[in-house]
Formats: sequence, structure tokens, C-alpha cells
Amino acid sequence: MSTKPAVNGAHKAAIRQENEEQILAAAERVFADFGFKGATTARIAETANVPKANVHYYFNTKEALYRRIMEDVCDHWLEAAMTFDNSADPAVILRGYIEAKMDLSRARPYGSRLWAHEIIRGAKFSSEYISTTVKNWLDSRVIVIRGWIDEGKMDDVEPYTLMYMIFATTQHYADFGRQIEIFNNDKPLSDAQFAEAKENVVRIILKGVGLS
Amino acid sequence: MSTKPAVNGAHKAAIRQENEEQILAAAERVFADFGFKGATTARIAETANVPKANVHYYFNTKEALYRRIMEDVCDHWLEAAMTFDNSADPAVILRGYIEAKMDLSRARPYGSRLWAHEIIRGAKFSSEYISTTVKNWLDSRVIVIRGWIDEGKMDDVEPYTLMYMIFATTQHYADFGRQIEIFNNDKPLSDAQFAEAKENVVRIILKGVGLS
DNA sequence: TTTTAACCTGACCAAACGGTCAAGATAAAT
DNA sequence: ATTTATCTTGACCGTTTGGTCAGGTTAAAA
Repeated sequence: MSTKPAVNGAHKAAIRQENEEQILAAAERVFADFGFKGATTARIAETANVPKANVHYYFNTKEALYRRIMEDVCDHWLEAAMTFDNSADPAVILRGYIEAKMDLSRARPYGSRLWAHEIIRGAKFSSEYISTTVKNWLDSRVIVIRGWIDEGKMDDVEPYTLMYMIFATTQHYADFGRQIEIFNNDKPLSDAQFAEAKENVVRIILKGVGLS
Repeated sequence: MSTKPAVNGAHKAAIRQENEEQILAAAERVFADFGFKGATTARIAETANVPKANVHYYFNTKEALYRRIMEDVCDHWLEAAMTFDNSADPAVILRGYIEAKMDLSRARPYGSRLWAHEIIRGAKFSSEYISTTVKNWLDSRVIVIRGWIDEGKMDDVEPYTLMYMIFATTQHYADFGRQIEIFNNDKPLSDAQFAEAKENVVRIILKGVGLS
């Protein structure tokens, strides 16, 4: 059509960005639904409304596309992880972290399910990321929790077990969302139901470790 | 070789049973590791040490094999579920159930991971089973828990949320076992570590709902 | 011993897959 | 106006996949 008056190559850049975003969004859904092997480039292309060859134009291989999405998901998770550092009160910090993870499961379930697929498969693409970035983050939180225990602010619980419990419970609402939906008479949890679940999860865990 | 003196067609029956078991065990591993699509009949055959054609002789299609394994896994889970009915004391019942689920995650992780794959995929093969058998079991436990709450034996928590928390936390040790292993300096949890985790999970949840 | 039924398997096939490519269309630079 | 660089896509290709099948072996029945 018309040549936009945009400065420099702004139009071409916009086209690239829009197509990449469209493909990434489609791929995140398809990978989450079918796993790495089960997802086909044809389906990703169809979901993104572009020809299959175009997917390969922007992302050379299926594996490259998969890795890129894993990175994006991890970035989002590290953001949520930051809510662990905002306050000196253990109850406030833990509540904030649990709520942030619950909200992320609700707002971006595909990322969580993609992660679950990846770990179940043996973390072939992400074991290095887990053993460095994620492990460092986790170990530092464990030290914080041990500090709270030593100061008598909470019960003497094994910190890793507590963190795994938070991971598992919050991500369950994304990873096993379909099962929860079936138990809920085949209807997704309403906002009110989810809010109630979130409050209950916070309450049980905080009380469980002696923080209420 | 020699024709065994076995009564009737006992030998042939034994052959069938042994081959089926070998294929089922191999398929459970391979499906858990790679998902439905990612698992190949060739790999299942290789793992079971039988020619590929033999897999199709005993189980017509890949889907039939998958369904059969899903049923087997569910049977085992319903056994664990029965530990919910042994006593009148809520703390004893919940502790027993949580411990049984933790032990199952440790002893039979493939089943749990297979189930996780199936749910993440949208429960295409098992939604009917979940919406009937499993839902009935869950709903009846929820009624039991509501009874305990009404009798003032425990805190007023939303029973489904509590059950999901137990599901999520216990199965996490199977489904995300690889991640836990990486966090544990690339070594699987020792028996002592797992026992400690189990005790902590029980303690946090029981205290969290006012049962200790 | 003969017949029948069940088990076994290498070789094969159509379909689906990830990825390539040549040729055209569009926009930016000269 | 011409050249250059990027974007677009239908057609194509080699490989892998689930599944088939004919022909063989073994064991139970007659």
C-alpha cells in the first residue's frame, strides 16, 4: 500500500516486531498445550495467522523458538520473585510472594504449563538456567528464611520444603487448571472463587509456619 | 524349546502376561518422559526389549496403550485415596493421606508425571473419568472435611483449596523431581531428606488448618 | 501325528513432520 | 528512477512416525 512517512525504517521494524510477537504468543499457547514434540510448526503458524514458512523466517528452528519462549517466561517469573524483597516483616513478604505467584498463574497460565512440560521432560533445555540463576535466587531466599527462624519469628520448618510447597500450590492453579475446572462442574473458577482460593492458600501456609 | 508340562494353556498365558507387563512398564516410563506425542512406539519397544511389531500385536494402537496405562495409574491412586477412611481423628486421617501420597510420588513417579502430562494437555482422554469417579471421591471427602469444620475440629478453610494444596504439594515431588534434584546440587533427595520433607509437609498443612 | 490357534518379526507404507528454497512483493536507500 | 534489503509464501524434500502384513515359529488341542 502506501509508504508511511515514518522516519527511517520504522515501518519495516514495526512489521518485524508485530509478527514476532504474534508468533511468540501463538507458540507459547501451542507449546503449553502440546509440549515440545507435540507442538507442530504448522499449528503454531495457523494459530499466529501466518504461513508456516514465515515462522521459519523469523525463528530459524522450532528449538530456537522454544528456547526464546522459555527465556521470556523465566523473565516474567523473576519479576514475581522480586516481591520477596519488599519488607522486613516475614508474614508480609510471604503473603506478597504467594499472592504474586497466584496472580501470575491466573494471568499467564501458558507460561507455567510450558515450564511444567519442560521440567517433566527432564529440563533438557533449561537445566543450566535452573542450576545457576534460579538456584541462586532460591538459595538466597532460603538463607533469609533461616534468618527468620533463628530470630524466632517463625517455626523451625525446612525452608526448601516450604518453598516447594509454595511453588507447587500456586502453579497448580495453572498447570492443573483443567482438572480444577472439571471439579468445579466444568466451569473455570470465577474471580471470586479464585480470590477465595488465594486467601485460603495464604492463610494455611502462614499459619502452618507459625506466622499468624 | 521344550514343551512345559504345564496344565492347559498355562505357558502361552504366562508368555502373554509377561510381555504385556514388560510393554506396559516400558510405556509408562516413555510416556511419562516424553508425553503422548513425544513417546514413540519404537522407543517403547526398545525399552521393553521387544520388536516394534510386537507392541502392536499386544496393544493395537498407541492410544489404546496410553489409555490402558492411564487406567492402571488411576487404580493405584484410588488405593492411596482409601487411606482417607481409616480413622475418626481428622489429624490422623489427613496425616495418613498426605504420607500415602508422598510415598506414592516417591515409589511411582512415572504415574504421577504421566497424569500431569495428561491434565496439562487438557485431559482429552480422561475428562470423563475425572468428572465422574475422581470428582465423586473428591466431593465426598469435601463433605467429610466440612463436617469436621462444623464440629469445630479444625479451622474454617475452603475444603477444595486444601485438597488441591495436598494434591499439588505431594505430586510436586514426582512431577518436578528433576528440578528438586537440580536444587539439591544435582543429587536425588536421599531417603532421610525425603522423610524430612514428608514430615514438614504434614506438619505445615496440619498446623495450617488448625489440627495441631 | 496332524491340525489349529496363538505368538513373533523383518520389511514395508502412507501420512505427517521440520525445514528449505526460489521467486515474487514491498519498502528503504541511493 | 534504480538499486538494495527485507518480507512473504506456495511448493517441495528427506526423515520419522504409527500402523500393517505376509510368512514364519511355537505350543496347545484333536
